[in-house]
Amino acid sequence: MQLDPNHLVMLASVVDEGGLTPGAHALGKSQPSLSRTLAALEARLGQPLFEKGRRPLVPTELGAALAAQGRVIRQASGEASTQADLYIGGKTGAVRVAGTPVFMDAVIATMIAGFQQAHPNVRIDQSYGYAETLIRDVDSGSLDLAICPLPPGELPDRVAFEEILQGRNVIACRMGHPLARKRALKLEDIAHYPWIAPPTNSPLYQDLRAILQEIEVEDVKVSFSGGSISAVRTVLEGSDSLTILPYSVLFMMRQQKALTALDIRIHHVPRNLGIISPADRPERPAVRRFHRHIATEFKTLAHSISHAQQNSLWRA
Amino acid sequence: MQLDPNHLVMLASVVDEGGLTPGAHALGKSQPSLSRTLAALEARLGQPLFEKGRRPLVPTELGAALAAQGRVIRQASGEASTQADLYIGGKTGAVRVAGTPVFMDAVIATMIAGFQQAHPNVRIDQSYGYAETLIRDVDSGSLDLAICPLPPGELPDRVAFEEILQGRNVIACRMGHPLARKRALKLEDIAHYPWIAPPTNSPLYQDLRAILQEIEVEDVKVSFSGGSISAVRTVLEGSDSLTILPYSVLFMMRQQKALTALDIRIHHVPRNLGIISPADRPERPAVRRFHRHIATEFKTLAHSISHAQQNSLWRA
DNA sequence: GGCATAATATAACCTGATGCTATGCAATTG
DNA sequence: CAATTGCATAGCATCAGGTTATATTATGCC
Repeated sequence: MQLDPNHLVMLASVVDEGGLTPGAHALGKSQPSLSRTLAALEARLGQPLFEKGRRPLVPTELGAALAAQGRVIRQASGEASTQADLYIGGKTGAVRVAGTPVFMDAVIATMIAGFQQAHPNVRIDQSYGYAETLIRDVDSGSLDLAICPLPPGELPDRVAFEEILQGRNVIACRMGHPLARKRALKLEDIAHYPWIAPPTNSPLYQDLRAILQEIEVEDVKVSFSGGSISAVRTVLEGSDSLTILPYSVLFMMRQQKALTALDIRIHHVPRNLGIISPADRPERPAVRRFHRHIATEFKTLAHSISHAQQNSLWRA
Repeated sequence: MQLDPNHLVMLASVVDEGGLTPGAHALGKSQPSLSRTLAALEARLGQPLFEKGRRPLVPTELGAALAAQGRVIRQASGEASTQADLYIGGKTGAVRVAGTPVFMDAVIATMIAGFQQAHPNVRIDQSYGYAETLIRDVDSGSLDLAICPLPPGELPDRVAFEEILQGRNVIACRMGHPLARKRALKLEDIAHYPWIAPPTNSPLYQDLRAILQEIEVEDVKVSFSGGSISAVRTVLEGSDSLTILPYSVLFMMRQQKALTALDIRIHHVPRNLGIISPADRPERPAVRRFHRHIATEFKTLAHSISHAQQNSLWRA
């Protein structure tokens, strides 16, 4: 005997509310509707669901048994409803985000932490990658968002690119570095210190090569290479090495007072940090929420940076 | 967002079967039906349930989450279906049956055991009572069936009474009783033995009084009274007491070879054992099954009794 | 690449379930 | 016994959801 889940829910409502009228009210339907439907159900079953001729309506054994299943269905249905509402509201779901390692670890991780605070049930699946693969993965749909620097001219086809921060690199060293307090450094001042090189496939590495070429340092000593920002920072703090870092990354670490930037102008990097997202496909609610969060956080960050620069607390 | 349980079941079916066509087949519906319904659901949600433009159909996060609830609903619905089938088939449910203590314990209990064997999920709620209250309780609906002896003429109003066994009482004693092997007993033979009396409110007690009056025994010694059949039997077995018992009760105990009947004619009891059931109200399936079981068992019993008598294995 | 194949989406139609209001009828209560 | 409350029934309207036929779209193979 095939039974309609809706009928079972109606039955459960009537049993639980203690009558057709309150039961109908609880379901937002009319009393005759329930009466007819349950009468039809009784006819189908060939068995009464309620004791006949009694007026606080009392369910039969069968009625009680079926009502129990109706409750399960009502519960599951309600669960589905709230799940859907949460999902649509972006309170649940997964976000697959990737970016260049240094930015992800030094900048985005903090923003993710803030997002998790407000949306603990959104799962963030983070991974690392560089521009080419990021664009491909966003385009193919295996990635929801990507954060990476791109040359201003080279706006990628088929995906959207939203600039969020001007690219600017600085030469970083530990706070107590011999060069840290010197003003208007010369090229020869930095020539003698060892360098920490980013992974060779990273854009930063290209920037480093460009800078070294610019300051005409040929035989650079590379003391460490290939590490994450965490490893780089640890090595920087414990030595007199220099490295190249995005200014924003250094800015995010300003609270720790461990690293600083050298007072030397280096060539402007023709690269702007931005968010890559699918151009055609609409974002899932959780992705949209996360996207917005990242975007506003970066706006705040950009504002902080320019504010800090105006106050000369930090030098260019 | 209110969701229709049926839609969730459809979704679950499509997800589990791996496509609209097999999903529709599993539900016994057509493919366009599912397609349209799920498309409408997606429109309501504003979110896709399946990844677009992929074929093997793969559910989205939301689709998978809702399908999980759909599975719960399908499960509960199926559970309700089998529950209903079992109930209608009389394989489940409760039977409220009562009867006079001696018959219930000595005769009906055995039949209940046999019934439980075949219907382990039917709950038997047994109680004790005598004719008046039994009839009242069956009529009021607080009892499904009652088994008790009634005088042939006094067919009760408003309830059905189905005769199942001719009433006939005998005087019972232990197998090795001094009178057990004697033939054609006289009244004076039994006058000296103590008696076990049934509860004073039982019909058997009236029968006992009638018999004693018949055989003109006035100053009867009652050595024990008010006990259940089990207690009576124990006392009978351990003494030379006599008592009055329905022949069928004694017959049911014949295997144990503990008790026997005296070879003495006593007045025929104007009382037939029968099943009392509601006249108007239809019986619930489990009750109907139990009723039939009892009835056929009694037919068998009646047959056995007459067969045994013909073979003279037992004397009248 | 393009065709063959298989599965899904759409169209058009129709039936029946289910919503409503109005009202009759039965059970409970004072 | 009358009043009240609540369930059952009737009649009507609507639309969700079933069908078949057909267009459209992925996918796999040559």
